[in-house]
Amino acid sequence: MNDATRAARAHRILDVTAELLVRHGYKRVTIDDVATGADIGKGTVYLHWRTREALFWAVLQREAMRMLEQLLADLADDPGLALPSRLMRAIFLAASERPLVLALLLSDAEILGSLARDSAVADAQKELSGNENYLELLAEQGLLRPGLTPSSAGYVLGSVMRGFFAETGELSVTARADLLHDVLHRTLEADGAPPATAVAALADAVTGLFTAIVSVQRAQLGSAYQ
Amino acid sequence: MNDATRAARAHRILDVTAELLVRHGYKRVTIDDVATGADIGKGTVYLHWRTREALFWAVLQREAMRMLEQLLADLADDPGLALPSRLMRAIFLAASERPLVLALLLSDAEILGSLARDSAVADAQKELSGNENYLELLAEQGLLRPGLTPSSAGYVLGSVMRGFFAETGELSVTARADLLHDVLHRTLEADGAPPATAVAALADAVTGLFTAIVSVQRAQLGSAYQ
DNA sequence: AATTGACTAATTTTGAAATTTGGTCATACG
DNA sequence: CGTATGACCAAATTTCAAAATTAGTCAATT
Repeated sequence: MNDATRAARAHRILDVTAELLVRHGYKRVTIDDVATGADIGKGTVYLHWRTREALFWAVLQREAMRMLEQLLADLADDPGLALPSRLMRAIFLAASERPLVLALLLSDAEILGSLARDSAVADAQKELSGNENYLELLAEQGLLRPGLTPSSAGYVLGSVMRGFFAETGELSVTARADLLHDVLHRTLEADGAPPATAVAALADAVTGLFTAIVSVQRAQLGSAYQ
Repeated sequence: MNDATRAARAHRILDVTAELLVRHGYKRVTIDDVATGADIGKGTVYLHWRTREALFWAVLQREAMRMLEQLLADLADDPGLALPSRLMRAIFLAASERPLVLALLLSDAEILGSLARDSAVADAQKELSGNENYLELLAEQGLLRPGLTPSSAGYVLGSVMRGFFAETGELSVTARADLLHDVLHRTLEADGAPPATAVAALADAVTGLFTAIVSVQRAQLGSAYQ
C-alpha cells in the first residue's frame, strides 16, 4: 500500500472517530465502533495509532490544526487579524463551529474523557487562548496598552477567553464574538490605530508561531497526515 | 429556651458545618459530625433545619449574606462603589477570602455536592455576578457606555466575572482584582467621571437591592439568624 | 417543654462475578 | 511476500446483591 492510500485511510478513521466522539462522547466510543464505521478490522486501527488515547488525541489535533490553517490563510490576506482583539474574535468564531475544538477549550469531560486531564491538552488550551510568546511579541511591538505587562495581559486574555467560551447567554455567536473583540480591544490594546509596521511584524511572528504549531502537529500525526 | 439562646445555637451549628464543609467537602460531612462538633444531639440539628441540604444551604446563605452586609457598609461610606468596575472588584476581593462564597461562584462540586445542581444556587450565582435589575439600573442612570444594551453588558459582566474567578495565575489576588476593575471600567462604563447624582441614585438602588436580598435570606434563615 | 440517641428506611459502599473492551499476534489473504 | 484481520487474552468496566453507613424520626429522658 502506498503512502497516499494509507493517509486516506488514516483520515477516514479520524473522520469516523470525530463523528462518534461528538455524537456519543469519549466513554462510549470503542475501537470496534471506529473500525466498523471505517469498514476495516480492529487491528488496522492499531497500524496507525498505538493506543485509543493517541487516536482520540490525533482527532483533536487535526481539528485544531484545521482551525489554525484557516486562521493562517485569513492572516495572509489581512495582517491586522494578528491583533489580540481580532485574533481572539476569529478564534472564538472558528472554535464555535468546531465542536471538538470547543470541547478542548471548555475541558468538556464528556467528550474529552481522560484526555481532559492530559498535559498535552492543557498545553493546547493555553496555545489557543494566548500563549506567552504571543504576549511578549505584542509588548515588543509596542502594541500593548501602556502600563500592561505581558503577564498581566496574559491573565486578562486567559480569563476573558475562558469566560466568553464558558458563558452561554441568549446572544448569537457573532454578537458574543463582537463583544469579545470589544473587551480585548479596550482592555489590551493601545489607543489609536496601531503602526502598520508593528502590525506587519506581529502578523509575521504570529504566522511563524502558528506554522510552527501546525508543523509539530503534522509531524506528530505522522504519515496519517497528507 | 429563649430566642437568643436558640439563635446562638443555630449559629454554632452553622459555624461547625462551615468549618467541616471547607475542610472535608459536602460528601464527607455527616449530620452526626456536625452534632458532635456542636456538642449537641443529632435530633437537635433537625430542630433547626428540616434536611441536610437545608442546613448546608443555610451555611452558604449566611456566608453570602455576610459578604453583602460588608459591601452594604462600604457602600454607605462610598457611593462610587456601586459602579460595576468597583463593585465587582469589591465582590472579587470579598469572595476571595470566603472559601464558601468562592465555591458557590465556581460551582465547586467537591464543596457544594448536590447543591451545585440546585436552582437556588444558580440564582445566587447570578445575583452575585451582576443581576438584570442592576444592569437596567446602570442603563437608566446613563452609566453604561453608549452602544451597550443591558443584555450585552450583562453577558460581558457575566463572562468576565466567570473568567476571572476561574482563572488562577501567579498574580496576587489584589493584582487580579485591579485587572478585573480595569477590564470592566474600560468595557462597560462611559468615558469621563460619572455624574455624582447618577452615582448616588445607583448607590441607593444597589443598597436597596442588596438589602432586599439580605432580608429575604434573613427571613429564610428564620429564627436561626439574630 | 426541650433534648436526645436508639431506631428504621433509604442511600452508599463494597466486592466478587460477569461483561465489555483495549491491545496483540498468529493466521489468512491478495 | 507484506498487509490486514479478528480470535484471543489481560485488563478495565459494569453489574448486582450483601454489608455498611447515614439521613431523618420519635418514644423516652431530662
